Amino acid sequence: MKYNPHELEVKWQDYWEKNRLFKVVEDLSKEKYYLLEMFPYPSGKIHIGHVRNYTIGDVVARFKRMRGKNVLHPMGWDAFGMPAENAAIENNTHPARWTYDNIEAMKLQLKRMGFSYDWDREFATCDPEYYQWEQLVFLEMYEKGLAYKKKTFVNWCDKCQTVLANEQVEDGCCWRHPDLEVTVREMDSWFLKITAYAEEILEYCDKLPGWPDRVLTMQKNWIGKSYGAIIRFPMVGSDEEIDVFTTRQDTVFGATFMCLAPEHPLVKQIIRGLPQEKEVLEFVEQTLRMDSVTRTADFTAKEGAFTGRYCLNPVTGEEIPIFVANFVLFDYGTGAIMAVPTHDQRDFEFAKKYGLRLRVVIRPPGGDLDEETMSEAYVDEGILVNSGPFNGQRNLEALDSIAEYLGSIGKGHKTVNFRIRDWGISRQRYWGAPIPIIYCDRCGTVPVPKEDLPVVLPLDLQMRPNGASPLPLEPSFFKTTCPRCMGEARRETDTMDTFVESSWYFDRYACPDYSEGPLDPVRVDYWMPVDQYIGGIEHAILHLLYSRFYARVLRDLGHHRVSEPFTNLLTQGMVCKETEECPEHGFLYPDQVKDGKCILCGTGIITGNIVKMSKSKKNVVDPQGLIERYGADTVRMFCLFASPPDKDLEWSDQGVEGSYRFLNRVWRLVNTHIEKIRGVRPFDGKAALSGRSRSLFRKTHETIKKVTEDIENRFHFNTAISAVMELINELNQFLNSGEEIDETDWSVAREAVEAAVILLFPVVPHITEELWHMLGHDDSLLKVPWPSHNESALQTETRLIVLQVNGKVRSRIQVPAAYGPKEIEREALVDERIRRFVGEKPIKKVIVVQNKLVNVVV
RNA sequence: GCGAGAGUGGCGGAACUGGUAGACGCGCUGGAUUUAGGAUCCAGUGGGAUAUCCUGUAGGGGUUCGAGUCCCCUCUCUCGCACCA
Repeated sequence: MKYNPHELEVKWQDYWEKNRLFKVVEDLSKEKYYLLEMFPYPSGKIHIGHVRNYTIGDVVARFKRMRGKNVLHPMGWDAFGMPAENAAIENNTHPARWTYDNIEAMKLQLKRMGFSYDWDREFATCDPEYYQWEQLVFLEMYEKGLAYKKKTFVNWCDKCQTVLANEQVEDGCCWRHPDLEVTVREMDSWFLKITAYAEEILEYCDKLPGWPDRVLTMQKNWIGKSYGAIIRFPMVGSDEEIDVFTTRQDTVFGATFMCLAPEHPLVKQIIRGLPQEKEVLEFVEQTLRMDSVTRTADFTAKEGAFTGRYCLNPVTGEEIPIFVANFVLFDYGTGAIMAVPTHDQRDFEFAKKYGLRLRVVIRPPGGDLDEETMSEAYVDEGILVNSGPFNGQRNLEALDSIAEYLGSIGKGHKTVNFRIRDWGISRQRYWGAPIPIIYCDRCGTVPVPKEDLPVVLPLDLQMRPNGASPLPLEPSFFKTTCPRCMGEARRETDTMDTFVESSWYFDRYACPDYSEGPLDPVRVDYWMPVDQYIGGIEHAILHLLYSRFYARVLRDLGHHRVSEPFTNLLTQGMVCKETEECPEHGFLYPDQVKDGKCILCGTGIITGNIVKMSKSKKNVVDPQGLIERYGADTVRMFCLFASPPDKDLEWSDQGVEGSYRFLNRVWRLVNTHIEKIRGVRPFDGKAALSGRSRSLFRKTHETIKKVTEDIENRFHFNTAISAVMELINELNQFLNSGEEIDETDWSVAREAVEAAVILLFPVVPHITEELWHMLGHDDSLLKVPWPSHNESALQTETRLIVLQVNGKVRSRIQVPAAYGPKEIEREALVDERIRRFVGEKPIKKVIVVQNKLVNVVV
């Protein structure tokens, strides 16, 4: 019988679905295991990255199930977002229609891959039944001051026509549009107070041993905690004081000027009416107009403008000029710095450019510095000089006492500063969850009463061709009455960042039908936290940081009890492929290349680097086509076999072919011998074996051990698969050698076949179900417990000992397993080849490693 | 610039705590089968000389009886951060 993947895969998918084998309910008698893969945006088609991600997850889910765990393995849709709006405009349809159609299509594809999801828990984040709870939580956060509105400088992406959070800006560009730099706008925006949890989120980074270090490092850097001081500089000619943040209060005696960020609100205030006013304003405007890449680039010179005002250095009492400077970040610290040109390279360059004073306050140990001749700032450790009472101290040791001194004179205090900013969630978009707020001319900002939730996103709107949200132009949506005074009022027309939805969807999977509140405490308590989370590294900061924040918010609002949502995190590598480029037609899809030539013009193509598959480079393979050609099992197997999950996977058509051949080999092996195998029971390990069957028996149990360990401890599916390949190879030799096979041999063979089928099941569930059935079993492999190896099967009568002379392998001998070190050494020294290599040289030392090797040192 | 990770055949990758380097797969070579091709099966496959060795895990040095694995230096690549005061 020929291996027909298509037919048998669909058959088993129907079987699983009809028998509801992936359905899971809470069961206190079993240990729970919550396995989650990052849910997809419903773009309409699964891509190969999804296939890899979800295959890895499916193997673990099926494996854990067979290991007796109660496995929650859900799937749903991250369904709000821009692409739906764009597609709707392009195709003259509606984002909702487009989204739900896409969900249908992708769901079919996921089912065709044979993934073991409990589809009863499915939801889309654009369902009002989902986002109504998000709105409720927003109101609860508003009550606690964790959600607030402020007018501030925000990142604006022109293509998205919306504001972005800091986390969504990469290299100064929108994370969705790497070619378009974001611009700065001053706008009213809603923020979630992630800074209130910065300390806890940071601290817990060290309590997540199941996370990759690099993700934690990235999060730590993003949070950016630093220890320093706030120092107050009194203004000359007014009662105002300017606060600066510094980590280098040891250099305060050397602060000879001050710089403000161009956005700093004090700037406009202090220059009012001065001759410098116009020039400074021009400089500010010019700087703010610059895109952030240019503004913060290395090669951008440090520039500024003198405000005409002075303040007092609080420790020297000296008047120092106040500048506005392009390199000072409004976002960090207080948006103002004390400049110490002698000990900070940026300040040094600035001082040189504008001819400002320098004063050395740290000298190198055993050396000296001269303001006149120094050509760069001295940033290393040293001894304090020109620093009043602190002269002679080591600078780092004086950090605390200088901070205390500042406190004693009322001019500062020690502090901790974070780089992370609050999460801006306002989006000027249509296809998102409405922010449940009403603005009333009399009552101001009024939250929508909880009983009026949800604020439903109206679906009967016409998309606007320019891409802007229709909500602010839609009276039926924004016109409302104020809940307080019942007067005319206007709804908030911004929607929430879609990362809000993805910050708690995993909680909702535990109780998708709960209608009393966002989360059912009982069921969430059973399932959360997620035991294993699997997804792309690209969310190292964005989604994973927001989710850690949101978990704490939900905890403190009393919705659940966990702090960390994901106990273990696996970040899978990208799927890569070489690009193919025609000099005439640019990048080509794989099917536009034939025999190394462009099918459009026949020109020879240029093969490019192996890079992440992307539509823009056209180096993509379509999973649908692969499924049609080879079946889902082959695709699943190749995704796992080509490399370990955390590394990048290089796509290879020949590699796929190899996986397909292997499945065919397994298929043929069972089919060829099915009559004989069905006639015996699997070997029970009781009778004594010898020779070939003993060896096959051992191999079977070695394989069980290896595959179990590889999946359980390391997620190394590639080596697990190769171990089963070895078993299949040995089995093939065993059955096809031409030697006689007796009844016992057949039963050993049957045990080996069944082991291979079971061990392969999580990887290639369809073909193995079929083979299992052919072997005479009625039940699904899903109900078969994972095998454990037989320790006595692993034992050998003899051991291979490697013999070395001076560390080089010279011979190998078999010795009885019972031999101790003395006997092994004796055998080694009489070995003919060893004697030849030792020759007449005196033996200095013999090292015996039990069961492994002997090294003779001469 | 700072931080993290990596560098192993023609290719993807094995080698888990220092102990046979190259498992498994792809590709390639030879053979069998076949009208032919494909598929399948058997044998071989790091390099160099050759019937017994030499050499080999980016390069150099070190520790050790023994190093792909540990330590130091250099190079290359990938990723992250990058005027953070």
